[in-house]
Formats: sequence, C-alpha cells, structure tokens
Amino acid sequence: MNRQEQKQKTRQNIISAAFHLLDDNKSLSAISLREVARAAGIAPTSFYRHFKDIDDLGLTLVDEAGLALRQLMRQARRRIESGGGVIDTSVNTFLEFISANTNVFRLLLREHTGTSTAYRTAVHREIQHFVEELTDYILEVQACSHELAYLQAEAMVKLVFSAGAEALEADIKMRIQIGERVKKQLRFIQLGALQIIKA
Amino acid sequence: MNRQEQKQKTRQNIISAAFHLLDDNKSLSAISLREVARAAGIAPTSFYRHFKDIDDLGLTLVDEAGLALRQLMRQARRRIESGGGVIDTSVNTFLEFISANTNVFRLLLREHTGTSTAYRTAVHREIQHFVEELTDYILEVQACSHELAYLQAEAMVKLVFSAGAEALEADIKMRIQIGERVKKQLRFIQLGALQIIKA
DNA sequence: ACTTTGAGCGTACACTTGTAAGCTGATTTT
DNA sequence: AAAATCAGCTTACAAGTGTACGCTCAAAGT
Repeated sequence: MNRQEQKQKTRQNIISAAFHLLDDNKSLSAISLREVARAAGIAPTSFYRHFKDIDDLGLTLVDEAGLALRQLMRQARRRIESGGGVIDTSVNTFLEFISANTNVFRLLLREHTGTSTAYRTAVHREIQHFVEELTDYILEVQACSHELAYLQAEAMVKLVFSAGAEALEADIKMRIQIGERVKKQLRFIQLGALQIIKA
Repeated sequence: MNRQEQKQKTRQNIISAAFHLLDDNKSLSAISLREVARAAGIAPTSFYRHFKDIDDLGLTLVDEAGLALRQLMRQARRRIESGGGVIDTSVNTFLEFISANTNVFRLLLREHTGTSTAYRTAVHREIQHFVEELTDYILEVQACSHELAYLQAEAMVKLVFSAGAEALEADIKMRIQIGERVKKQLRFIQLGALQIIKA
C-alpha cells in the first residue's frame, strides 16, 4: 500500500469514527480529540498528522454533511422530473435521506443551533444553498417575483427541517404521519402564495 | 437575614450565574459544576446543598425559561385583544421578547435540538404548549376543524421560532427585516388554510 | 546505496472535571 | 443554656483533557 493511500485511509477512519461518536448523543464540541483517536485506533498525538485541531475535523464533518445534502437535492430533482407531485416527492426523498443518513442530518440539525459560530455559519450556508435551489425551481414553475419565490422556499425548507427534527426521534410509523403533516403545511404555503399572486 | 432566605438567595445566585454563562456560547451540557459555582461565588461542593446534579440545575433553568415563555403568551394575548393585527402583534411581541430575554430564548432554542433527551423533551413540552394555545385561538376566530387549526398553529410556531433563531444573530436593523419576512410567510399559511376551508 | 521524510507512537505535564469526607460556626430548636 | 441542624468551607483523589517533545522505522527521493 502506498504511503499516501495509507494516510488517506487513516484520515477516513478518523472521520467515520467521529461520525459514529455523534450517534450516541454528542455534539461536535462535545467529542474530544482523545475520544475520536481512541475510536479510530490511533494514538492521541497522531491525530495532529491529519487535522490541525478538533475544530478542523469538525468543519470537515460539516462539509461532508453538506455534500450529502447536495446529493439529496440532485436526487429530489431527478425524481421530480420523472413525474409525481413536487411536494410529495420532495418530502418523501427528504425523509428517506434522514432514515438512511441519520447521523449526518443530526449533525446539521444540532450544529445549526449549536454553540460554535463557525459550525453554525457553515451549516447555515448549506441550508441557504438548499433554499436558493428551491427558489429557482419555484421561479421556473410559478410566474411570480423573486421575493415571493424566496419567501415560499425559505418557509418550506424551515418546515421540512423542523419536521425532520421530529422524525429523528420518532419510529417509522410516526415518521409517515410527520411526512403527511408537513406536506399539508407546505400546501398551505403554496396555496397562500398563489393567492397573493392572483390578487 | 433568615437562614432560609439566605439559602434561597444563594440558590438564585447559582441560577442567574448559570444563565449568565449561557451568554457566551455555552450549552447547558457544556457548563460545568465548578464553573457555575465559581461564577456564583461559592465552593464547588456547596453546589450540592442546592441541587442534586448539574442536570438538576439544567432542568430548573428550562423550567424558568418555560415560565418566561408562558408570560410571553399572556402578554401577546393581551395586546391582541386591545386591537391590532394578530400576526403583526404576535411577531412583534415575540421579537421584543427575544431582545429582552436573549439568553432565555437561546437556551430554549439550543436545548430543543441539544444532546440531552431530558432537556429536549422539556423544551418540546413548552413549545407544544405554545402550539396548543395558538390552536385554540385560531379555532376561536376561524370556523375550521381542529386538525386544520393545529396544522396552521404548528407551522406558524415553527416559522416564528426559526425566525427567532435568525434574529439572535442579527443586529436590530436586520431583526426588523426578519420580522417582516416571517409575517409574510405566516400570511401564506393563513391564506392557504382559508383556501382549503372554502374548497 | 544513502539520505530525507513523515505517519504513528510513548511519555510527560499542566490543566479541569465531579465528588467524597470531614470540619466550622452561625442559626434554630429544645 | 444546651443541643441539633445545616450552609458553606477546605482538602483530597481519581479520571479525563489538549498538546509538547522526541523516538522509530518503513517508504520515497536522491
């Protein structure tokens, strides 16, 4: 095995060890360097060969989470284009994402209102990206001002993320109900905005 | 000074010291017993004369925050009854609350998605109370099913709390914009729900 | 073949943490 | 006046933390 390859592999070990630590109620700022080193099977001091700080690792994790989020968006787009209601498809895709990537979503959710300004703004940026993407989509299918589209998109994303937070603590049966509920709420927004356009 | 009085006073010192510690980016689970004891001007071990745990203190803080939230609701109700739009008045009152009780709101917001299940459910209960109160109000002024009223209320509360989270990090000028934005979004929901009733 | 590099390790140090044990001395009770 | 209570203290300990320093030894470069 190459030297660089080996290093990348260890780096990946650290990252996935950290993700795993998030599973049992920990926030990024609550996981310690020694803890993650232990979980990754390396000596505490070896950690520094890969990351400057524990915060450096944290930002890397947020980036990875953002990447997953963007993949989610692409997948939703694809599904929408191949038919089916926009709201239904989007919410379903999102809830599936949460089930499949629980710790990724938990990370985003937790750090969004977390104690580290750096993490908070990093997560905010990713969500903002989400909002803008949705704004563009609404502008395509609805003839309305940019502001109106943005307001809709922002409200919708907030509701979906909120629903996601609830879903995290619910079992599979409850998650379906949560999905149905948020779909109805998204339709309120859609209808309400349409009403304003007409007026 | 009475002995009991003195004890209560120290207890209050601990509580407000803890609230103060939340100011500079700390979550409940991040403040240590010794830290709060130091800030309250007592010896670490004296802490135990007042609280069983640091978690015991934490739950007390959440309760206090919930109390403040319920006072906010009453104030909003009073203002609404003495005239003015419901949405405008509510959002304004809420934003004023955030400005006046920043650390209380921050506590609720942070622990709502925090790492402690106990805190999370405690905060959730307080917010749920908020939603139910709003549901009742909507049922009073709008002839609609309970489900429809609840869906509106929940969506609105979620959007307002989300806006509050943004407001926390914004200056006074930006906060007004955030307020206007969320008001428009709440009207989407109101209009959308109305549309469904009519159909 | 010889040298340089660098990932990973062990040891060490100066902290901070929660909390157990027992004392003091003022207040309260008897 | 004597006895009991108890808020707050000091001291102590075991366990955890971040990270500085220097070593090893296989891979990469010359």
